[in-house]
Amino acid sequence: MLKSTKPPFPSKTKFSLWFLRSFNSLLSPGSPKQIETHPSHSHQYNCQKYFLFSFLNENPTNRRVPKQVHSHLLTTASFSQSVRLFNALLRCYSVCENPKDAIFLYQQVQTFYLYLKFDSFTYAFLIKACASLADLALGKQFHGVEIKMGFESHLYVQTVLVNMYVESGGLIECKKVFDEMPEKNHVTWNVMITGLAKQGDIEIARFLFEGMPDRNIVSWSGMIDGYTRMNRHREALRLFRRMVADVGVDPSEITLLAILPAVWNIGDVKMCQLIHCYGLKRGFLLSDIRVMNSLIDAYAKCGCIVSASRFFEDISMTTRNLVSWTSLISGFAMHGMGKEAVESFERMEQDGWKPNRVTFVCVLNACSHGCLVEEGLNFFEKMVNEYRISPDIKHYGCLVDMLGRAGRLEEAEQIALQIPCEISNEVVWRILLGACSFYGNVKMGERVTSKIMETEKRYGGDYVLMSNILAGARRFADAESLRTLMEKRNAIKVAGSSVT
DNA sequence: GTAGGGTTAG
Repeated sequence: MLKSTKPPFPSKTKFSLWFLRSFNSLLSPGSPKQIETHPSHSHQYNCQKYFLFSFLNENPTNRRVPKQVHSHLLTTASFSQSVRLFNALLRCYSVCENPKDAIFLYQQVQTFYLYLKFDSFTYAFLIKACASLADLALGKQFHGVEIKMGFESHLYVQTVLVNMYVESGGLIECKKVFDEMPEKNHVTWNVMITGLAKQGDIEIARFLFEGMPDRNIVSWSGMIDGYTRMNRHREALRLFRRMVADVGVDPSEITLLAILPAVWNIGDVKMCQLIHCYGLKRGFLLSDIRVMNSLIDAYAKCGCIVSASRFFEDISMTTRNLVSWTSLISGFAMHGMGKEAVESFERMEQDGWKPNRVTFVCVLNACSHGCLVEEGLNFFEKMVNEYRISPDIKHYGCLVDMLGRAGRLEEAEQIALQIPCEISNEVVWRILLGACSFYGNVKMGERVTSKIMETEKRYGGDYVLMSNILAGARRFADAESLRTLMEKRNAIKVAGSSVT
């Protein structure tokens, strides 16, 4: 008899699927009843449980792992023996790409294992799955069940419930649960604040933020992120300065990710450099590829493509990922550097990266801004035939823009007409209208304008462009009447402005 | 166990 019940598996060991299969075959002859009743099997059973537990916890996002464990538990009828293992599996499903599996698992186990007693963890993970699904109706059902099971005042269950309601848009319910919680902690407050900020209820979020007992870095970052999402960049920067200078809170990597869009929207290169230095000092630039990628993007959007590209080259080959390459290509695209973008794309492929749909939007955009029409058409063809990516509206937009800029208006119009109507929008026609304006094509301009007006009548820019086309063709009366129509329809054209 | 996350046509 073995004295120790502690299984001989180190917790941090990585287990392969192959190993699990071997383990399964090792254990499968014994039914769970046998395992339980035979003392000689108890150590083996504990090992198995421990192994499955580590396997789930160490591969939380691997799609095959929970399925494998799930089928193992079903075939050996092991669910009845451990609610902890069941919860671990439920947690895995709730964070995986199909959280519906968590609900299916619950239903399955509820039907066949009536004696399994669910605990607070079970309901927390189920409600989390509803939040990921943004399924308010389902979430409400579990709210009812959870109350019935006596978790109405449970801090963790209620916190995850607040999160579910705020993320699924149930603002009234979310406020009710939050207000009625007998005990709240910083996570509860942050769930509420970051959730409201994400939903655009920034004023209420700010009110809670100012009134909360102790703000931590998550609260600050959530508020800053809320302001940048709402395009209130100066307020985001004000809050960031208050956090750093007045309160003395150290930004985290997430704070940097939240503040960088505000920095490049304002075009503050100095601030960009400051954040770069801070990231180096704190070690975020070594540890978090997301911060590095966001910095490549921010430098490029602040107009410093040289800094962006230099920064990219400084990232080691092993650290760079597809997003780093895509950010670089996107930077070259917005600077009209088509050749460099194409070269980067080729280097990326040589390094073994498989471009995704975003990469193709960026490289097509680069071809369009760099007047590389043939290359662009080749990329489009490559995307569809080699990488089997079905083009979305942005890819078509780039194509229309590319042909339009090159003066190949008829071809551009043909592409625009061929776009499946389920995905087509007025933006693609607006791009073509810009090209018609540049090349003074009145007839196509009129055709395109009427296409746009089918769906969007209140975008002032369209009237301005078309009236400019008409004026260019000396049809001043028509141009004038279009301007009058624009005013009558209350269409607004915001005047452009520059940061410098 | 519960909270914040990078690249995308005009």
